Amino acid sequence: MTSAEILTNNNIRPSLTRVLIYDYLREHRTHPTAEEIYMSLSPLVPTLSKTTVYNTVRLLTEQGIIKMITIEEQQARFDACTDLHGHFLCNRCGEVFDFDTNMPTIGLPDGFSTATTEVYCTGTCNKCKI
Amino acid sequence: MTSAEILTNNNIRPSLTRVLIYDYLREHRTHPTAEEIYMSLSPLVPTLSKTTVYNTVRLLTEQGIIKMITIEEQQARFDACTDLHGHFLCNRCGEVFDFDTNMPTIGLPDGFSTATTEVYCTGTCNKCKI
DNA sequence: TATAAATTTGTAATCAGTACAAAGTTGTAA
DNA sequence: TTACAACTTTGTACTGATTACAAATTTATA
Repeated sequence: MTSAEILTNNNIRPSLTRVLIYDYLREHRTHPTAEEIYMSLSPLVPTLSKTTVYNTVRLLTEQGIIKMITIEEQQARFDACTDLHGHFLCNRCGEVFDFDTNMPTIGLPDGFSTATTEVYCTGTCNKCKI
Repeated sequence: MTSAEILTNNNIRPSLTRVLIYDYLREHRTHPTAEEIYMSLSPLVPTLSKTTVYNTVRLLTEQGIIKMITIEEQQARFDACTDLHGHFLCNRCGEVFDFDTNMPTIGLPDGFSTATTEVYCTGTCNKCKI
C-alpha cells in the first residue's frame, strides 16, 4: 500500500509534506529523530520547517501509524513499524536496533487495560563489543 | 540496611542531603519526579537546591541504586527499586504503577549484551476504567 | 588550625518540543 | 473562474526540564 493510501485510511489528508515524511520513515528504519528527518528532507523541500516535521510526526503518532520511541532522554525517535517489538540502544555507537520480544505484561493487575507497550534495552551491540 | 550503608557500599559518600533524597525514594514508591522530591524535602531542608536534587538522582542512577523511569516525555521519574519490573502509566490519572514482568529479550541477536531493561505500558488503570 | 577535597547552591544557559498567528495552499460551490 | 472557508505550512517566540559553571559552604585530612 502506498504511504498516501495509508494516510488516507487513517484520516490524514495526504499532503506532499506528510507523504514525504511518512515515506522517509517507512524507507529508513534507523529510528530517526525529528531533527534527522528535517535535515534529510530539507534538500528536497527547501521550504520545509522544523515545526512541520514536529507537527507531522505528532499527528502520525496520534493516529497510530508510527510510534514514538523515547529510549533516549534527550530526544524522541520515530518508527514506521508499529508491530510489537523491542528497541535496543547501544551505549557506544548510539544506534537503535529492533529485536523480537514477547508481550511482557504477565503481572498486570486485573482491571488494567493496556494501550501501548514498549520494551527498551540498553547495552552494547554486537559490532561494538570488545 | 540503612540508606547510608547502601550509599557507602556503592561508593557514594552519605551526606545528609543524599541520605534524605535516597530515603525519600525508598519510602515513597510513587515514582516521584525531581521536582516532586524537591518540593517534598524543601520544608525539611529549607536550603535545598533543585540542582542538588538533580545532581543526586543522577549520581544515584549512575551508581545503579535507583532507576530513572522515562515513561513520560516531559520529565524523568525515579524508583528506588532496581529489581526488574514493568511500569504502567495511566493516561487518565497520571499515576505510575509497578507490575511484574518477565525478561522480554527473547529475540536479542547474538553478541548483544544488555545493561538495562525497561518495560513501559500505558493505558487505563483499574481505578480509572469506566 | 590550615588546607585540600568534596558537596551544595544559585544563576545562567541549553535544547527539544510547543504555542501561536501569519502566510500559503487546497477544496468547494456558485 | 472566482470567492470563501478549511486546512496546512511556516517562522518566531516561548516553555520547561535538565545541565554547566563557578562561588559558597561543608567535610576530611595533615
